[in-house]
Amino acid sequence: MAVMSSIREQIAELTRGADEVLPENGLEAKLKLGRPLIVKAGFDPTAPDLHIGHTVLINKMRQFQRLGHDVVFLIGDFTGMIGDPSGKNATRPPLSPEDIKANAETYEAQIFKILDEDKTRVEFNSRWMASMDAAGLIKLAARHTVARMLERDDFNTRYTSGQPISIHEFLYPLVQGYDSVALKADVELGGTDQKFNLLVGRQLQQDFGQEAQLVMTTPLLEGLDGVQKMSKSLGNYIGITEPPGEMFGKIMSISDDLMWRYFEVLSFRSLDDIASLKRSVDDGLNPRDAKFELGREIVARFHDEASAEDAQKEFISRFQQGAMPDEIVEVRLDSQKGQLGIAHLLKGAGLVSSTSEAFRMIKQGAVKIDGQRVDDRALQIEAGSSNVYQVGKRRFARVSIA
RNA sequence: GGAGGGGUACUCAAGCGGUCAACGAGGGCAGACUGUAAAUCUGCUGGCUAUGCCUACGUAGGUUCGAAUCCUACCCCCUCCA
Repeated sequence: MAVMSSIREQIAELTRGADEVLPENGLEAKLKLGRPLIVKAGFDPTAPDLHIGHTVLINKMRQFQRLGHDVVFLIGDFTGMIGDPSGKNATRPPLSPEDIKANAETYEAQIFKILDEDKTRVEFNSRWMASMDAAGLIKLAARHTVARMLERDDFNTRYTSGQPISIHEFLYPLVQGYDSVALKADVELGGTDQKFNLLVGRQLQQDFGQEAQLVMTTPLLEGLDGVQKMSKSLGNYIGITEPPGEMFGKIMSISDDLMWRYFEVLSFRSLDDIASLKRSVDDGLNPRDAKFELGREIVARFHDEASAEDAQKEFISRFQQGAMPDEIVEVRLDSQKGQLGIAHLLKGAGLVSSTSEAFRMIKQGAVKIDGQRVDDRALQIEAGSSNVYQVGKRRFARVSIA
């Protein structure tokens, strides 16, 4: 009986926040095996900078790990040569072994903020794929049909809308599925966008005489814009290695609606706790204050409590009171004939990307020197001066002219 | 292999001989406002030695006073047929 209740508790914890579990009631059977399960999650070696959207999945891995299961962090160095075709159709340049090694190290440094380093197995799928010969690959490819491949949503969309699909892209799901065979995975975790690939793993395992893995998907987190998925390429992400101030600021920039979504999937707070916070806002609490709490929790997770406090204080003084940031980049520039035009100065300090942009910003009233708005685009700054230049609310630099 | 359609700025997408640095939408940035870098409204959104000049509409040539727009070749994508 004690075992049963423990299984029930495990199920409750493990399915919390999961998007889908396939087959639906399969988790109980897996847990009843009474041994540590091999839990696999694959990662693309081309994007080693994790963002908080990825942590939804990594948190799930952590839960399995804490319950004593064997978590495998699989780096798809071989599949990286293919590039997962989901979404974008940009062809990826092949990675060198050095790149892959460096990316893997970056990954490790990041995931071990959440996972227990001693209990995590890190694998590379080139370990078994690199030695597979062409005949082996053909055999593997023979196990799936084109029609079934085209069931995959993004293949289907691209096919019907006339976007190109290269043959090698079909290999991606097959290789990913074969990874499950090689690892004898009991469970595979992935984002909802991975569902098709994860299911191919089930099929291949059965073809190879193994018991099919359980598939568990986690929701894809919406990015800062609240509409598109969080992704590095869209620039709507919060990287987990970002400095506290950045991280906090980005969280503060999300819409009030999105804030509740983030609470739901990123916060370690209980759902009851979040519901009561929401009631407080309905009763008049400033949503900004609720967002402060979310920001502090996230920053503290990837940095520490003190940084989180500082980030909030900095935010308040800077945006609520219009103060300048504590730390301002220092830049020294050379003058031309004893002075320097404002546009060149701003460009030289990296505050704008071109002199044309500088003129535009001045025209829009976005440029300030020591808090004084600049409206003369021909303004010349004398050599020997040192002032704080500002473009918009966020870009600052102290520039001295030599 | 044959026939047809298409490649335009960060993205999508107009333009089809001059008024095009290129309509519109999205995104981004800025200003105002605010409860926050939310929402909303307004403006901007190629570069420069800056009231002018230079570079840009798949690539390379050509026609023309003048080309994103017409012609030729090439590259790439898609559809149908084989």
